[in-house]
Amino acid sequence: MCRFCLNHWLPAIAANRKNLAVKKGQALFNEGDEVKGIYFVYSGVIKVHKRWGREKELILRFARTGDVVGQLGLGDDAVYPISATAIEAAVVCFIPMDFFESTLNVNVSFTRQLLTMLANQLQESEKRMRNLAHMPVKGRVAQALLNLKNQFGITTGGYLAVDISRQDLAAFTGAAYESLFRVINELVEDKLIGILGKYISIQNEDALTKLSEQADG
Amino acid sequence: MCRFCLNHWLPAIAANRKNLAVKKGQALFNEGDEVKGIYFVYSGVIKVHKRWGREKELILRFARTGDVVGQLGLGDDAVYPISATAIEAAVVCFIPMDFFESTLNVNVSFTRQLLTMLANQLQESEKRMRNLAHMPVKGRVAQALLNLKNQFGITTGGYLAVDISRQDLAAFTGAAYESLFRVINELVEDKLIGILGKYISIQNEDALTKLSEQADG
DNA sequence: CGTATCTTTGAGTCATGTCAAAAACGGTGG
DNA sequence: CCACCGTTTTTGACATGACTCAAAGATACG
Repeated sequence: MCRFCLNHWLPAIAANRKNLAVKKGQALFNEGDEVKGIYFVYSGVIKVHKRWGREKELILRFARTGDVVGQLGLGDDAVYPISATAIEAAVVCFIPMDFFESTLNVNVSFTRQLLTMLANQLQESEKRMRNLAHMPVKGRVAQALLNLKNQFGITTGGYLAVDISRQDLAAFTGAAYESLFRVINELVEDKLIGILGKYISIQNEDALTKLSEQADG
Repeated sequence: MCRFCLNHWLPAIAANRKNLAVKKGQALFNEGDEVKGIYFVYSGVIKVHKRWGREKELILRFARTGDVVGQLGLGDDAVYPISATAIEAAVVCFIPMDFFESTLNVNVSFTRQLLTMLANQLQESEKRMRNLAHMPVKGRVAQALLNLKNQFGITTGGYLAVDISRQDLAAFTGAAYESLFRVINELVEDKLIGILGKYISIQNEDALTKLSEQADG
């Protein structure tokens, strides 16, 4: 999907890249910041999020090794519409926008891959939009957990291989902290998931999938 | 934004285009259909929407003269994740996907424009996502009305220049029909908008903008 | 140990969706 | 011009999911 940067892209930009170490909790940029460039994630996990007022946020997606952050800078606006913050210590590679842009003009297949990536992200985004509008919290949590499993995989113990706080999980499902909490409990009671401290395991993926797919039940 | 198809694109595809007349209410395609190609809208209005269960839908965006529909077919999935339906009689130009794809490979600047378009749409989508998660219905309605104004403009009488049903307006807002209805009434009482039959005029754009931007009040 | 942060629980409130029915509207055909 | 029917609008009453607030346990941490 976006791992292309590793094979395709990085060799060409060797001369122009700047590697940055990012601490957990540190921001790459915030919504409203001027667009300076685009980021490739070498290691760690970055959350891409958007705030509402002072206290609320929605996590739009996560970027991990091989993913891109800041691609929205490609739009017409010279300002990031979203924020990017590390939730695990990360190393990212920064490419100034002007260089990135000029490369797009000569590398057709790379541009084409970006296009596919954006189309995929738009699909995902619109799906989640529909879910936020119509799906109850329980289904959204199920969906969120499955997404995390798909993106990060599971440990040998069967737990989601991400170190994500409940706060962030709530922000990712688009629900209040306490709501998420109660739903997690229900899911545990129904044996769809298991918890060990802050870690979550998927016990019954089929049932979760069903929850995340269909109706109001 | 997307009017580029008129200047940029249409000459080149003259040989491969197929014009289709679409009646009001008729679908271009439905979610789940195999991706066959991409559509350019010559005239009329197409709603791009996504269903939830049997009865509910969310309208993702509208496409009018010069806009593209079906660009999500560029993603990895060979199946449309969304539906496209005319809400006003329309004429669209159909381009088979294989031809479209092959053209992308030789026309860099066009691909680049598509990229920008998708980035813009992703921004918009993520903004709406955030709003669905955190903004109350009233603010979302305000936002929806402003969007319609931006996209379709207003008549000399000051009314939104789209012929959109309340049903669709509700689906665009992501709210129940009756909820939309009550909010519209409030907005009329507060003199932010006016209504004449099914048509809506913007009376106080500043106040609407304020509503659509900020907090829970 | 004392302070801070995060988790857990309970209770209350409110916005929004649901359901049902009346009213208004718009056409159609006699 | 009017009676009829289907659709859309309008209203009211109601149910409830989800958010908020607040406080009590836990857990971490210096």
